[in-house]
Amino acid sequence: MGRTGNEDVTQDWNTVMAEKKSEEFQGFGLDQHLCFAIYKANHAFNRFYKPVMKKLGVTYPQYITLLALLEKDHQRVSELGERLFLESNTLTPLLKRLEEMGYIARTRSKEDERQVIVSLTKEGRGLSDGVIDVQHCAFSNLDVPVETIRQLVGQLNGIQEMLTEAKDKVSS
Amino acid sequence: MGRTGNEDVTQDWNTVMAEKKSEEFQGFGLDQHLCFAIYKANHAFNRFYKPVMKKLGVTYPQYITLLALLEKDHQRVSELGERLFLESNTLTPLLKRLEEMGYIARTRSKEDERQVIVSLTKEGRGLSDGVIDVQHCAFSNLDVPVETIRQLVGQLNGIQEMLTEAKDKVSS
DNA sequence: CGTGAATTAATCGTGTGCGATTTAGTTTGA
DNA sequence: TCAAACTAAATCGCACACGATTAATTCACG
Repeated sequence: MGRTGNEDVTQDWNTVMAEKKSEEFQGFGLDQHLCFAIYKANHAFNRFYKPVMKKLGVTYPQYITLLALLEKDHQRVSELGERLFLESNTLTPLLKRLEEMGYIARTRSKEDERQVIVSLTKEGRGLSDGVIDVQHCAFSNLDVPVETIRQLVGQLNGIQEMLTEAKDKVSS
Repeated sequence: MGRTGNEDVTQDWNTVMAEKKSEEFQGFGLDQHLCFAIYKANHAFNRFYKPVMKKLGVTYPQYITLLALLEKDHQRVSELGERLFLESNTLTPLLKRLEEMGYIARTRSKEDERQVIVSLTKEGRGLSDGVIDVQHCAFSNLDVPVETIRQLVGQLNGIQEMLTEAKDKVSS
């Protein structure tokens, strides 16, 4: 990731902030916050996907979870959680719902009875076609070149990593 | 936003998808989904801001709400909701909590008793310094040029708008 | 061996987020 | 004028999200 230009950049920011502070919040709008842009985009995806996924009978987080399982089956709860940035307090009830719907199976590991292995059922694996349709539907409405999407994904992942690192650093 | 190259782009996508479908989900990972990148970045901001905002005693959505009020005071609930993409079912309890904390006041409009006007208290207005500190803290950990952030915000807003439009179109 | 530390899920409480409905207040029109 | 249509906010039920705790199992070290 490198430290290229960090000092200059925060210098700029400090200058900007000093100005803002003196002009009583003028022009310091919500719309200039990266966090708000991400918050909005996330909402928009959520709301856009919702009707599409009602056909599959799953929610957005359940959909993401199934994607993770289609990518790699037979994961432990904690393994899934690492991938999805969620913990057992969120995943356990979510997985129980997916189990009730018949998309996944939850079984205790034989080697270590503490671990719960999450696996797709035949019906769960059958979702991959529907998932691809969902993706197609989203993308065909986006009117953005594939390359731009790829680039955007890269930048967002970079920011996510920096924030995660920074949090770990700060909390020490 | 223009229609530039939409046909070519979806053509590309269809080609890609046809390939994917035949290669049993190989390489079609979570990490290539824009929605997942946004989901992760949003989580990261959430988690990053949480400890910082505990000092202010507010949650992330409450913080966003206060930002909207610092930008424009004395908004109706529905007005705030439009700005934040939330409705009264979410905002009402959130605002009641902010009211209990003493940051805002909720008063029925004299002209139209149906409307509730949300205003910052003196203590609420006093948060703007803390808010700026939060921003500074986030940014100084990001190591990304201001210009890149601005560009990213623009792209995300564009995508959000397209998704919102598309949803409205589809649901008709 | 055996007991305390560590690990893994599950559970609990609070706070969003949202579809659907309800309540209260306003406008409209026969 | 006054009931029906409309509007704004509140309420309800369910599903995340997460900090904190708990229960069950395994590991590590004396």
